[in-house]
Amino acid sequence: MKASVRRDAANDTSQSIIDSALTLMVEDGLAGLTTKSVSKKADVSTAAIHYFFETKNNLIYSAFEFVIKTIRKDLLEVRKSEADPIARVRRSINVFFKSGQVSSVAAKVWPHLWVHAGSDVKTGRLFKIYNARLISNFTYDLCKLGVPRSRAKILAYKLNALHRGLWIEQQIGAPITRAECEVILDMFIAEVLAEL
Amino acid sequence: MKASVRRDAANDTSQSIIDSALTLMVEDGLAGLTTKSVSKKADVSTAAIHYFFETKNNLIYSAFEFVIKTIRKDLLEVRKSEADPIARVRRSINVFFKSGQVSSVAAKVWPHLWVHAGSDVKTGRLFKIYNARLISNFTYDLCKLGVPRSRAKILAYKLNALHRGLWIEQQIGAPITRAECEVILDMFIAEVLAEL
DNA sequence: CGCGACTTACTGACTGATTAGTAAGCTCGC
DNA sequence: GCGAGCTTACTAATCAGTCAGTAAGTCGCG
Repeated sequence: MKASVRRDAANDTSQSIIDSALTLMVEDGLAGLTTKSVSKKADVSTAAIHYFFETKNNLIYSAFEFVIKTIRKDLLEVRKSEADPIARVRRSINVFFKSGQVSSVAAKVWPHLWVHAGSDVKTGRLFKIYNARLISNFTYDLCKLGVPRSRAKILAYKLNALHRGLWIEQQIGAPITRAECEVILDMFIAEVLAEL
Repeated sequence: MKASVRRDAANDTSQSIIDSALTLMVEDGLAGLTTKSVSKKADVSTAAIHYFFETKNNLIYSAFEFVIKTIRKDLLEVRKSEADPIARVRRSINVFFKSGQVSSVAAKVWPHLWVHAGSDVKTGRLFKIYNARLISNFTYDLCKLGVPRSRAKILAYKLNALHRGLWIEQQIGAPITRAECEVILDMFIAEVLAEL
């Protein structure tokens, strides 16, 4: 039970605390996230949480930061390895829907982030910055296709809304299939191309 | 402080408890929702909450139920007073974006509902039923326009995703204007009509 | 190399505040 | 005078956060 053996790196421990917090968040919601439950899942003492994160709120923020950094990294990789605008958009969207990678938990954390961003200023800022970059990237890709700048921005908003809405539909709404999501996202691309 | 004056109906009190719970939910999140804070805001004792709702979880569920019932009522009214499919869809979507009516708070509660639906089975069921009806209504309207049934369902999913995604964008993401939302929703309708 | 000084990474035991929930009783309108 | 609609007063549990202590590792210096 106890982690009587010292871990080789503090990074391991603090990361396992973050992982545990995210898992519990998905399972029971933020209300069920206590220092006790997190420490139990991470197999450390509650004091360890305060040692690394000082406060519980800090831990929650760090956990969200980790999720956003992870997805930003994946997104950046797509942009680096792919130059074609359409493929970029398509593969970027796939990042949000893929599961099992890094941590399937991270993907389910989104609505918690939205909720927390609504009441916590710091998390709100984090999300807004992330979101602005996402829109900026999409806008850039659409411009490359030949769409005028102002129109591209609107379409980027639309794309953002679409993938987020589909995520909700898939996770907690209708039993919509991955294939149906794909059809809808393809419709978007076809519509953009038809505009040109 | 104390509600020394007896209220004329228990309904008033229980409704004010629900209103307070929803307000606090939006302000501080579910984590900041305690029997104490709710009772303070509703200007009753904490015991009153247990008198009407038995448990805190029951109160939360009842609050969500109220929100969904309220929006269902608004939606139903639109459907009753409007026969034209396009106008119906347009006005239904407007219900989600209008604020200040009934309680602007209710509109901001959505992400909390999504989160709670993910971990609480009962709330999950509530949301799924509501969502299924919404999709069903949209599908019906689209069929009336002449869209084939299977295609109409896909389009209904898309519409649902769009309005929800736009809601998130508007509330916690980019500073997207109401007018821009309208443009995007109009695009949807134009696309549907172009299909015919 | 080697040993004392210091740092990092924790633990277990604790605390004061807060929590959801209860039990018993008061009070108003009928 | 009785029942619906509360309140005051309480409890047991749980909460975030603190603190002293310690094993293990690192570093400077002779």
